[in-house]
Amino acid sequence: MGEPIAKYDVFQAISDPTRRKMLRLLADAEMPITAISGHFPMSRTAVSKHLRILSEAGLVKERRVGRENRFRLSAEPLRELQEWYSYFERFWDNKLAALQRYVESED
Amino acid sequence: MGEPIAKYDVFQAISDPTRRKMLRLLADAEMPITAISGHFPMSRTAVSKHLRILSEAGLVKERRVGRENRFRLSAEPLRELQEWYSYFERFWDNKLAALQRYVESED
DNA sequence: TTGATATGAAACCATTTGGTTGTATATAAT
DNA sequence: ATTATATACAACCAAATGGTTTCATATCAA
Repeated sequence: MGEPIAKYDVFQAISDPTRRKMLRLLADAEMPITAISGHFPMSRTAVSKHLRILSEAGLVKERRVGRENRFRLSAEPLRELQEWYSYFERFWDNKLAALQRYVESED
Repeated sequence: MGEPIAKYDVFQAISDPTRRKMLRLLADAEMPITAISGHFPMSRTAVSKHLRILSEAGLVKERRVGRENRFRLSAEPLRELQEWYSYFERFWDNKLAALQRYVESED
């Protein structure tokens, strides 16, 4: 059959400030859970759960290296976010954004 | 003092699919709660609660007209979403978006 | 004035969310 | 072989979320 229905979509995944910070953190470096955990005032388990949610939304990829589980950003699903809000851009008269979409949509 | 701390931010407000649909609905017309309610398979009270959340996030404005409470979109807070998202645009090599930000940031 | 309409507000409920601690297991280092 | 490290997994918990129903109140229409 098709794709398994993902429990978490992008909108839900980024609704939590901790997870938004995680995405920023993982944008520039691949990191194992313990290292990531050092950046947040919560247990490693809690961090792990957030990463699981981000993973289900496709926003991070994991790779097993020895006993470590290294995570890195996978930004592509964020495009859905852009698609959604682009509908509203006309309300702040963003001419250049409109132009950009127009130019890039001709394929 | 400054602004009262808003309970709901934009990210949380749009994390719910019902609320995202509401914003679309209110983009083109100002509507009272009962009319809005007709578009969703839930009680008027539930709709009202969603509108309250959108209101706290600044995404809708309400105006009392007689016994009606009319809502309309207030898209401006979505800029925050755009700002956040723009950080990640470099990951899909979006030259035009970069150009756009560059041009629009010179004020 | 009497009734219908539009909304607000309170109480309640099940599920989800974001966190915890404790235990188990695989891998790496001494 | 033993110990330390990195993670997973299960159980638990309080608070938030998304919904309901019931009742009160303000306004409009006949």
